[in-house]
Amino acid sequence: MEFKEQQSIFQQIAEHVIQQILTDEIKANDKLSSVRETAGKLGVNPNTIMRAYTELLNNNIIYNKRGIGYFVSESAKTTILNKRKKDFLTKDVPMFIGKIKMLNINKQELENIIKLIKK
Amino acid sequence: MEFKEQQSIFQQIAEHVIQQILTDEIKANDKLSSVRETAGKLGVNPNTIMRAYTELLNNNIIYNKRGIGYFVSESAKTTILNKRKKDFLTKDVPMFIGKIKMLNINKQELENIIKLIKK
Amino acid sequence: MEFKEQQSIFQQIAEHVIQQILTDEIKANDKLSSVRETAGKLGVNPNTIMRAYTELLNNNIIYNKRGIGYFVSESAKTTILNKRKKDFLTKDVPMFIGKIKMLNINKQELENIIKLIKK
Amino acid sequence: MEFKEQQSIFQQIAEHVIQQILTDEIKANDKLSSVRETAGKLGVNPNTIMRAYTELLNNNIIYNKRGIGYFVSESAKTTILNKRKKDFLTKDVPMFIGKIKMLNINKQELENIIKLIKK
DNA sequence: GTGGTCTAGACCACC
DNA sequence: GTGGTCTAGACCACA
Repeated sequence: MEFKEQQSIFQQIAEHVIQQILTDEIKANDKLSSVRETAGKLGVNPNTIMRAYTELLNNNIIYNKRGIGYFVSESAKTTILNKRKKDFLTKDVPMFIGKIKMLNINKQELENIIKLIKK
Repeated sequence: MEFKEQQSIFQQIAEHVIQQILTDEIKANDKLSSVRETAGKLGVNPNTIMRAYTELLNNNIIYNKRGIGYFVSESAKTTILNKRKKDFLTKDVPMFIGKIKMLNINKQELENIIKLIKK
Repeated sequence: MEFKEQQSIFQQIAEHVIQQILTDEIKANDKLSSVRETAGKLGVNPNTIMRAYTELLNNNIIYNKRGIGYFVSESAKTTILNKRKKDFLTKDVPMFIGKIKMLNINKQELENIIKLIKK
Repeated sequence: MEFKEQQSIFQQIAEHVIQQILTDEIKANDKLSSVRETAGKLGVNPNTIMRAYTELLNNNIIYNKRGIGYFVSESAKTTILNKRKKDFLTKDVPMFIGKIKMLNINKQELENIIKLIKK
């Protein structure tokens, strides 16, 4: 796994777990790979993994069994999708529309974009 | 002027200048308010203004007359719009479409969004 | 049996035994279910049961017959109740009063709480 | 400042800040002492302070100005008190009553406790 | 100066 | 074995 410069590593790791959940690579009640193991595999400090997992824990995407490990929450997928959808409708859509207006996108271009969207 | 937390202040200031150019509040060869004055008005460290102006300078949106001040470039508006349009088509549109697919936005929702876009 | 996250499992198991003693589900000189059996039943590591029983042993709530098992002490119930009562009066009551003051619980609310207590 | 063994240091530091807010030692929009300064003063690693402050940030008790520092939120005090009061009524009160019943506190003792509460 | 992130490595409680 | 906390020290972006 390679990391982008623009985002912190722990966020990218958290995001990666989320993607795995969304694509069913890991499912409800599956165990995440342990902090140390993940750290070794990604060539990253265990603290960094801890921070990523803590982030997911705070958002109820994973839970914790003492001395055993982290597990995907039953409701992880819906929790994630609900948040994403809300963000999309309240942030992305208005921003997208704002840009179209600001950039004076003409009719023809607009139609092309909408075609792409509908595909 | 109030600042959002998610973006650095100097970027927000640069963005603000760009918006003023796009809306013709300030036009080609107009002088920007001085670093010190702007800093005082916004309650911000002069270094921060400097950095915003440097950013604009590097993108050829403003130019500098030594000892006099910063001025809006002749080509500022087209420079900005070209870059924005390119970014919009190559980044925003694909990302927008990607999110629609990922979130399983259904037909009805999609139509509503497109209506908003067409307005 | 389900476990809370905030307290260690061995403590919850020990507490569970104590509750059984207090409610006379198990009485003086009754045999506790064996470490292995309990572990299997609760889906927990035998070490964890061991630790819970050791905890109870140290507090003279249970005793041990080598090769036979663990048994409820003659004085278990009174031992427990004495300790609990002392803790309640010296810790819980002062803390409860402290919180009432800190939170500015008003007269009406206070009366409601006292009604609940007296029931 | 001395730390107890039973609770993590970063939580005790966060709690200390909360106490300072509740007692008006620090008020809305006051700046907290910087991460490094606090770390030095308490003889603790800066990371530990960071973690305490991050905790408070997540609970909207403090906010953040880029490059400047952490500040007490306008609503910090009410946020804290609301949470505490809710916790008190939903957790402490039921537990307190539960203990009274479990311990067979007699009438006389109960009256004494209520007297203390009413003071 | 400020916070934010990360590493390396330690020690602890718990399972 | 697992996670949880902490230290010491580094480097970065930002004001």
